[in-house]
Amino acid sequence: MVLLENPRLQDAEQVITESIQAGRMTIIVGKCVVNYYGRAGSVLPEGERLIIIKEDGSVLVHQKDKYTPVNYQPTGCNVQCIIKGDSLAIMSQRKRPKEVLHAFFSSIQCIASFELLDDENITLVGSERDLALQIFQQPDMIEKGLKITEIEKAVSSGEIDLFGEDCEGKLVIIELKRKKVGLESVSQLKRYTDEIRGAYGNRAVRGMLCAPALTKNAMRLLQADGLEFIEIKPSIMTFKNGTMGAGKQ
Amino acid sequence: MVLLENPRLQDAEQVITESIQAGRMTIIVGKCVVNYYGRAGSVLPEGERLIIIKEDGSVLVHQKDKYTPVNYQPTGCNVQCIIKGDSLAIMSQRKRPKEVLHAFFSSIQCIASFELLDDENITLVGSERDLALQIFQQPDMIEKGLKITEIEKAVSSGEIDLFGEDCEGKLVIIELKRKKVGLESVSQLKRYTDEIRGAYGNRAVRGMLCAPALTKNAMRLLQADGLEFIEIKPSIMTFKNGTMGAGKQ
DNA sequence: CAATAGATGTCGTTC
DNA sequence: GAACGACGTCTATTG
Repeated sequence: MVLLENPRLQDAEQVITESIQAGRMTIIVGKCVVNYYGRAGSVLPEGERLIIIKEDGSVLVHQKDKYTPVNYQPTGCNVQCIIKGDSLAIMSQRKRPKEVLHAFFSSIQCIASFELLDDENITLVGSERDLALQIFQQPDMIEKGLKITEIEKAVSSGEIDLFGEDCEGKLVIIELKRKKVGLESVSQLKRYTDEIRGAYGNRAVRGMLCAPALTKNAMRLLQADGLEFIEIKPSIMTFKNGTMGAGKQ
Repeated sequence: MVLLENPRLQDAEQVITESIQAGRMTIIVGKCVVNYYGRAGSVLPEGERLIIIKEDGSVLVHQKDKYTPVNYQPTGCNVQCIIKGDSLAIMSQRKRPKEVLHAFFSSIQCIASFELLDDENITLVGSERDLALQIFQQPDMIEKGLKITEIEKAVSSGEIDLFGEDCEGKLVIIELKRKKVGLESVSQLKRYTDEIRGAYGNRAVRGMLCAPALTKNAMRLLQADGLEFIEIKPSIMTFKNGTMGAGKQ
């Protein structure tokens, strides 16, 4: 751990450069201008921000509020720190797509350089994938007699979440969502049913949108398209009395 | 600026609590377990991470790599810091939706508390909005004789990016994208053209997907649906010799 | 508050 | 690397 408070820019340059080269995480708090050019372009006039440089080359520029960084570079960038004139420049670039982010610090409140030992991965419960597996195990929760034969069935118009047939032998296409859905999901399901109807011309095809809820316009569109809405409870409900509480409480 | 290196948890508790209450940004680097429950649920076993607490209640838990925080709370949460047993707990909650994030620190490498003076907003160029305005000004860049009458025209199946008519009096619906598009955008355009055809039964309707490129399957679907692809250069190209370079270089 | 769609989306997965 | 879709997406905008 290296901590510097109100460092001179020359000292900052050395510490930051060492930190980057050592693959440590680097934090800079200070007054800066940030320019970006690549898929889009941006200018952020001078103000105080927090910048985080990670070992994988990702760079985050955070303002005082918001979840989202105001400027950033994603994983895989090359980051450098040099003195340019009377400011300290953090320059990050990537090749594909060609993108550059430049931050110019006129003053620095604080620098921290440290290593994060962490071999653990997050376990997340309640994703759409969990829901799909649950339905695959117990298709009766959707409809009695339903058989699921494929998960993530790849077709040319996309990937069908769940594919199978009902008790009458009609093909069933399920588009699954873990939260309230809008028009987009109806379109998605429509794409799949259209294609499958074309491919299995002789078979009846049912399209089911399985979600906790859907918007009014989405319901109208769904019905106009001859599709079905199946209300499902998000699987996280069953998690409530489950794994949560692991770790110290 | 308050900086603590390897603080005792009791000292950390006091500094963090003061920092949160004063509306300052708070950074904690240390070994922690993180649990989350809300729209989904997650458990992150013990490891070293960086946690950022912002004045608006947003909380970011960052691991050593990746652009994205491994755990978080968005804007508008209530954050508290207390000692629980032999660990220091950061607890963040929100009401709608009901969500909680708990981080339990067993040791802390460093704490920083500071204020970020920043009245500036980012100016971003090259968004879809910019492109839409450009086309609205010069519809000929899409097709000679094209007239755009509405931007973001709200219909029941969504919002049409650009709406107008061509030199032959056919209605034109444009779906605009700033980057290469896939199936989803074709579906989006199809939704709009279907609705407009229904609403203006006596008028010919053309659907145009304007984008730099589209995937092979998207092209097939587009053609099957009787829609058109118009290749456009992303407007950021024109920015290259423009505003970039503001600020110090 | 609901609805809708964009984002420098990022990320994982599969081909 | 391209394609496809999920994401605890978040965020802005509009009704």
